[in-house]
Amino acid sequence: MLGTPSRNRIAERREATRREILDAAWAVAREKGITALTLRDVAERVGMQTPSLYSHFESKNAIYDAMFGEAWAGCLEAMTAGIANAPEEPRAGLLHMMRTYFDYAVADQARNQLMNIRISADFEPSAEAYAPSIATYELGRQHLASIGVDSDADLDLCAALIGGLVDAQLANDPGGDRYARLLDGAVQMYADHVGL
Amino acid sequence: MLGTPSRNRIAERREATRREILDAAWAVAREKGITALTLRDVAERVGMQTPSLYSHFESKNAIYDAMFGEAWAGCLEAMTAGIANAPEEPRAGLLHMMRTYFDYAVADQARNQLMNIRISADFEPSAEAYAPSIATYELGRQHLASIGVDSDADLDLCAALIGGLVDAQLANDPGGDRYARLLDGAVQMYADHVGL
DNA sequence: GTCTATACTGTGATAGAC
DNA sequence: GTCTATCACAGTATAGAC
Repeated sequence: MLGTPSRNRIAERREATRREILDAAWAVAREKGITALTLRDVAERVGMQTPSLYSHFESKNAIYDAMFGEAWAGCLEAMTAGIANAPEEPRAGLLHMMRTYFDYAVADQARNQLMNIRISADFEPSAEAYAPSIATYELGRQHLASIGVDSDADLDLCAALIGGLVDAQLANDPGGDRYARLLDGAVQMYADHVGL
Repeated sequence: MLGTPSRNRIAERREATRREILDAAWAVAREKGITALTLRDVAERVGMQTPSLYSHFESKNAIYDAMFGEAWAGCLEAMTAGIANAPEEPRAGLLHMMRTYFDYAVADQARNQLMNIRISADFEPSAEAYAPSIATYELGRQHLASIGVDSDADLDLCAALIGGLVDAQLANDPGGDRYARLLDGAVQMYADHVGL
C-alpha cells in the first residue's frame, strides 16, 4: 500500500490539526478575553478559512468544551502533583493544596473564567469534559477527609473561600498579589474553624 | 398655553419611557440571562421598534450602565437599612450586615452577574453608575472599622469570603440554601480570626 | 422629538464545488 | 479537508415621515 497513509497517520494528522486549533483558541482567548473569542480570529491564526474549522469541531461551543476539559485536566494534574508533594502536617498540607489550586486558577484569567463558566448562556460542558472537574473536586474532598475534615459543609466552605479569593484577585488586582497575600491567613482561619 | 405640555410633563414622559425600557431589560435579563440580552427582545417587550431605543439610550452598553447603577443603588439602600437595624453586639451586627448583602446578591442572578461585571469585554461602567458601588464598599468599610476591624487585609478577606459564598450559591445551588446555611459559621470563623 | 424603514458590519453556521 | 459563496441574525447607525 505504497502512498496510502496508514490509519494511524491520518488520525495523528487530524489530532495535530485539532491541537493547532485549540492552541490558537487559547492564544486568542488570552489576548482578547474568552467572551470575545471568534471563529474568524481562530481560523486566521491557524491559517484556515473559518468554515474549515467545522471539519474538526462541530460548533464554537465544541471548542469551548474541549478547552474546558483541558483547563480542568491541567488543574487535576497540578493538584495531583501538589498533593503528592504536600507536607505531612495537616495545616501545612492544607495550605499547600489551597495554594496549588489558587496559583493554577490565578495564572490564567481566560482559563479561570472558562473553568467556572462565565461564558455564554448556552454553553454547557459535556460529561467527558466535566470529568476532570469532578475528579479534582473529589481529590480535594479526599485530602480534607485524610486530615479529619469530612463534613460536606466544611468542604463547601473551603471551596467557597478559595474561590472567593481567586475571583477577588482576578477581578480587583489582576497580575498582583493583593489577595494572594491573604491566602496563608485565610487557611489558618479555616483550619482553626474546623478544629485542625 | 392650552394643549402645550409643560416641560415637566415632557421630562416625566421621557423618564417613564426610560423606566419601561429598563424594566423590560431586567425582565429579559432574568429570563434569558444577562449575556443573552438583545435590544430586539427589549424593544419587543416595550412595544417599540429596535432603533427607537436609541432615542432613550445611546447604546446597549448605556442600558447596561443604567442597570449596573440601579443594581448597586438597590444594594446600597438594602445595606443602609440593614446597618440601621443591625444589633449593637459586634458579632451579631457583622452577621446581620453580611446576611443583608448575601441575600441581596443571591436574590437575582442576572443582577449579581451585572454587579460583578461578567458581561462583555467592552462594557465599563460610568463613574456615575459606579458611585453607589463605591459607596456600598465604603459603608462596609466603616461598619467594620466601627467594630474595630480596620486593616485593609481584613476588609479584603471579608469581601472575598462573602463573594465566594454568593458565587458558590448561585453557581452550584441556584434557588437553594446550600451555601446560605454556611453563612453563620463563616461569619463566626471570620470574627474569631479578626479577634472580635 | 419620536417613530418607521432600511442599510451596514460582524458573528456563527451551512451548502456544495473540488 | 478545504475552499467559495451565502445565510440568518446580532448591534449599530442614518434618513425621513409624522
